Amino acid sequence: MAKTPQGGTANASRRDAQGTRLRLLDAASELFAERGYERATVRDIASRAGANQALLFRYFGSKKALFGEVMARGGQEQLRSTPPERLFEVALRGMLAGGGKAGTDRSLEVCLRSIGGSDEIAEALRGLGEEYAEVLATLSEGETGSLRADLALSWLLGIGLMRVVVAKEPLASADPDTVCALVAGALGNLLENLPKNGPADGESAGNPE
Amino acid sequence: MAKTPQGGTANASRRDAQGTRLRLLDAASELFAERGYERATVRDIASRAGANQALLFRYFGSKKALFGEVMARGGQEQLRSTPPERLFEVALRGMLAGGGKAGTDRSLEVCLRSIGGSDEIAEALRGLGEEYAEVLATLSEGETGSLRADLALSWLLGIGLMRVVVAKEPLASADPDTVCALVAGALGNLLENLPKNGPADGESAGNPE
DNA sequence: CCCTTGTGTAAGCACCTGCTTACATCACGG
DNA sequence: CCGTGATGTAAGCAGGTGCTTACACAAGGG
Repeated sequence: MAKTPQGGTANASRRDAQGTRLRLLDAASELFAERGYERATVRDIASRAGANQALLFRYFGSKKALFGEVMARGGQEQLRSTPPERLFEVALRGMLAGGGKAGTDRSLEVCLRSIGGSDEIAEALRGLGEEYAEVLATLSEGETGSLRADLALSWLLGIGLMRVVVAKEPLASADPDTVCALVAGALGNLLENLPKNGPADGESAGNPE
Repeated sequence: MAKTPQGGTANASRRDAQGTRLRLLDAASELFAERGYERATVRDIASRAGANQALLFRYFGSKKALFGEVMARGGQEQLRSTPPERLFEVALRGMLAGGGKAGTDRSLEVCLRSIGGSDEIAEALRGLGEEYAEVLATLSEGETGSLRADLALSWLLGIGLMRVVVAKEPLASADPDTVCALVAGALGNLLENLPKNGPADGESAGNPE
């Protein structure tokens, strides 16, 4: 089977650069999501990947570059594969589901836990935020459309912050459906083209120019 | 003028423990708000206070204890001096005003910038959050009252996060009145007893008891 | 006067961080 | 068989962190 370890089907038994590179990337994804950028050390990342930290630097150059690759890899799948009017709910449900499951997009979680870090990190996070906001902005018309999108995104991040990072009760263990319904109801006034399925929705009051 | 330096009107010219203790506390408040817990170093705090870091440890014991005193000092004035139905708007406006002015309560800003830190810090933040949420919970009835309060608080923090920490445009430089109006409109569905009013203060709608 | 007590300060310690270097080990080509 | 280059590893470096220790100065009382 295994062709040259360089080839395609990574055997990854012993000496396989591609394989260890991938393991490093996965381990970094996990640890950045669990602890944020600053508190996830390169030693821990390498250790979880079953590799040496020197390899990390050989393959990625620096911790920041590794962070960049992590964010670029998983961050935008969800963004592209979800229609705008469902993006908010999907992202919210992903956040509410928490980090338990594998395969879910944890890049927003990484954002939340990395906020206190250096300014360059904040820059990267702003980038991801702008991609989300850009999509959400299509749900509102008028000049305040992108501002409304920012506010919606703010709520999304705030909920994740309180639930995942701070673990404030009763939000931390509230039923995702309940939370979704409450948020969707209140958000109906903000993003006009959001599909209304929540319990409460008034008629939208006059819009502000 | 100056009585004994121990006395009341701190001359603080040379050897005044009370004075330097206060200066350390003030410097810590500023730096924690500017950089968060982790990135504010004891050396910087002592330096800004015009003191030596050894004094900081003599007076406060540890960096965490200093953080605790900072949070306990300024954190709850606003909370106690504001009637519940105006708490959200006051806190939101404080957040929107940003750190420019002195004297405003920056404890929420400290929270936002310190999130990535150690677990004990998250605990302290949860404490402040619960006090806010407890007050906000009085604005909704039913079983989901405190959950709605959590969601409102989440939005508050999320907005601060996007505006102050991430500096995402257009939210970062949006007009506070506009933001307040948008949020209040959407939040009317969530907190039933929130006073629905225009942007600026106007005369006090209902006075507190 | 000296001695005690409170205040301020410089230097250092132990640890952790991202990152680098020198060296072992394996695969493969001559 | 040996060399050559890619892969993996241990040890170390420079810098920063919270925190401690040993010491200098000022005030006041015996």
